[in-house]
Amino acid sequence: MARLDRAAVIAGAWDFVEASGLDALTMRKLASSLGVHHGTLYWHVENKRALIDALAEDLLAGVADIGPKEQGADRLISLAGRLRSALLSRRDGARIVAGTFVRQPNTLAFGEAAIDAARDAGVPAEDAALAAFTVQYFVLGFTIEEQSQHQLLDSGDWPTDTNAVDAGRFPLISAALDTLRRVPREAQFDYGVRRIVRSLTFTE
Amino acid sequence: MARLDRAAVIAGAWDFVEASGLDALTMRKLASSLGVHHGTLYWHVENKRALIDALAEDLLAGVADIGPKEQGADRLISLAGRLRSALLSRRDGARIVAGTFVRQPNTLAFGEAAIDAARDAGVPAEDAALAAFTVQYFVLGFTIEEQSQHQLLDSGDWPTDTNAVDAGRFPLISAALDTLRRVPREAQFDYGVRRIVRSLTFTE
DNA sequence: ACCTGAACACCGTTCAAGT
DNA sequence: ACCTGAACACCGTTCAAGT
Repeated sequence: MARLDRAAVIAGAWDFVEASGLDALTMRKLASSLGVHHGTLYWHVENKRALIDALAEDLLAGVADIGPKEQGADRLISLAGRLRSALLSRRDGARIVAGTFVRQPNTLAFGEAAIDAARDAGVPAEDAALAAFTVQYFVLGFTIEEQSQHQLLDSGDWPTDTNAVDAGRFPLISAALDTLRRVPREAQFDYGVRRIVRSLTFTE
Repeated sequence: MARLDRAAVIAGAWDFVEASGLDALTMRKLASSLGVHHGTLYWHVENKRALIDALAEDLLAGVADIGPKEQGADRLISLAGRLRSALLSRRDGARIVAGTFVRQPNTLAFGEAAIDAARDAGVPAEDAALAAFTVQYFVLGFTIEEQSQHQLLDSGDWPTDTNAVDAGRFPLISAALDTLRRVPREAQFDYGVRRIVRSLTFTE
């Protein structure tokens, strides 16, 4: 067995998360899946928090690297789509990224690119960060919900009655959930992002 | 010592979170703070997840109960402000609410009120849920960040260098962080919510 | 430089038995 | 109905000692 290094630990962590989910990820179980004593992991990674932060950074690699061909509002829309794709590319990706409160390069690069795109789309400089923030939280919120519903459906843990909101007391939510089930996620997301970006960049 | 009931467990959990934070909350430590064996808690509450869900529900009590005097976009803005106030009223309130993936009455009532307000503000019925969703995630994201910065500042764990984003590589983020430090949180939030709501409810 | 063994100080949850 | 004792099956992290 090849000697372990930090990259191998991260790769192993992804395999583990893909197979068993973020909640099951444990330093001890990860170590054993890598064929190594669990104490060993601490040679390569500071602690569990740092490992998950590293997963988030890994997931966001390249997301901000967008060509100069897209301009204005389209660039912000594009960034939002790239972020969602990256989050969806791994199980629990959205939760992994949302949980990290860090200032790591790829995370910062995304923020920087989003603010830049907002400015390019005509948002006044002092509001650009707010616009970028709004888009980012929409993507994270949307995708967290999306991924957790995937899991619930996969696990069969959501038979209908958990989902069945009392339509008498909450008619609007019931209707919204119905729409959510009918319309493809992709279309919902596109529509939502477009509407948010357009409205944020609307100059009066 | 009075006999324990579910309400006392929840009250004790709030006291504990207020004193030590959500991350320190443990069934065992909570039990001992209540002067009771930790097995006892499971008589009053199903498990730890259910306890935290109950905290979230508790926090959201009454947030949706808004008088009929506010109409249209103002009602949605009001709801957003009420949500933020509720989240801020308890330590780690935003994280507690964001972590719950549940369909409990107060949570649903807030969603219902927000969708209703969006419709009242002129958002077409089929987009109202999206608008409500966007506002809700803005408030949660904003307040999570706000509260975690409180803690970092309180703990003195953020001396300047962790916060000091490389201004050369990320000039826009650096500038945004600077603004964030200068402008009062309240004003930022109000401004942000107003802008989002106004743009979402803007009819072309 | 990298890994093991062993320990420390914890967890959440269950459940017979008590009152 | 409510609580204790005791157990089960885990955790993350550290660190001397090995190679």
